[in-house]
Amino acid sequence: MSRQLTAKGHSTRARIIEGAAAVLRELGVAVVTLEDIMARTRTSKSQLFHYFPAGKDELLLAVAQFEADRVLDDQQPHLGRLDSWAAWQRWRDAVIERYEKQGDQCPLGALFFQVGRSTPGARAIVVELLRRWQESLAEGIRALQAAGRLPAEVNVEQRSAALLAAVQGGVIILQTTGEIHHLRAALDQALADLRGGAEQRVRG
Amino acid sequence: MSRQLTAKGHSTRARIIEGAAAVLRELGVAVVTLEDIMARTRTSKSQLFHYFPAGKDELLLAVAQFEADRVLDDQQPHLGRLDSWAAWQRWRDAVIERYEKQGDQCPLGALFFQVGRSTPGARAIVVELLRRWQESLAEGIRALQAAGRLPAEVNVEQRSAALLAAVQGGVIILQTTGEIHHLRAALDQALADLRGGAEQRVRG
DNA sequence: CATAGTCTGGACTGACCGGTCCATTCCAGG
DNA sequence: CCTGGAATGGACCGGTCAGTCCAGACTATG
Repeated sequence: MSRQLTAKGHSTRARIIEGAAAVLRELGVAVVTLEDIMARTRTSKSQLFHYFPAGKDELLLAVAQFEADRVLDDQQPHLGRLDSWAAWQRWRDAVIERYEKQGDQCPLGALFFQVGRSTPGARAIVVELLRRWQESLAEGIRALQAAGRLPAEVNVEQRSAALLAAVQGGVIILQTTGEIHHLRAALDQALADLRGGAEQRVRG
Repeated sequence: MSRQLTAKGHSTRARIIEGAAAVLRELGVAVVTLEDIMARTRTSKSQLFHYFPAGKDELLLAVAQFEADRVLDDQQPHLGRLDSWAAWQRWRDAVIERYEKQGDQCPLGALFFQVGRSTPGARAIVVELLRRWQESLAEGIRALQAAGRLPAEVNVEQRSAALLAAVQGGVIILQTTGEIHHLRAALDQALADLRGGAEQRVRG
């Protein structure tokens, strides 16, 4: 990281990250070169190394963080307010829509596979993202419990972990096959089971 | 593909694929070079191009097919005989064990990201793998129905799709975080829900 | 307006790596 | 045992690309 950045510097740095993210989504991390990023962001090589002294890896890591932040942001405000079945449904719709739009581009997953194994930082970004994601889901389940819509015996930890896995699995299948069907099935089934289990308990 | 392969030729070709698969699992597809594969398999560059005339991509594709075949094989015989709850549990154990052993190496996923977007063949391999995988799960659910352990109204298609997504999600989380917890939670929850829904129906 | 530090341009380099080529050895069939 | 095709070894090539370097422009601050 550079020591001193002027306002102009900050905006250039941000422009590089956003442009790099865009070109990464289009071309894929395996193919992308610094030249591609330079062309897209209208910067020179010396600028790239000025703002990311450690080179390509540091830049890719910054892009990974940028993309990771977007993942949860794109699910708001629904993800942060899962206190009714209707809210869960809205969240489900938001997830479907977001990934339907994104299609088979996997900015974060691809980034992870590229930088991942080598750089510990990349793994940390993804781990933190998943942790916060699951925590939001767990919070939502607890909110349902608090509202009396789910029995207290529901295993929040296992439910939220399974829910997160369902989403991840649906997404990865979308990205490999191009079909959103599995994501939809996984989400609908998981929510139906969550609700079904509740009704079963409530009635019994 | 070469025209004529002697017995020796076949064994060398197989040796290359297996060695390449091993070194790919260790180093990751983004880093691996032909030199690495040559060193591991004790072959020369001319051999690589003799057996895979189209070069690195063709070799990686062959490795992808090799790995894809292993995925389902490793779940047998359980995956092919899901006709009782005990059988499903044995399958679940086999999956957990297989991926626990594999850890955070993702031979197939990584391969897909490398060759995937560019080569249509790679996507076809993964699509076919997922299709057969889900079909086996659907078959298992139908077997439970036939045995009277699940009501006929169970949506086989959605259940099997969600089940596949659960496994995939658990695996991808294992590979990014190194923790097998989510895979376990996803499988256990999915099976519990499948069974729970059944009991609910049977009792009601 | 002086100047020091930031910002930008772009030529250059050096290493790496996929792929080619030719020479040599091996081996199966006649 | 001859011979043609398969199998192998390894030198060499050419392109690519991350990273370096220096020169010059811009700008904030005193």
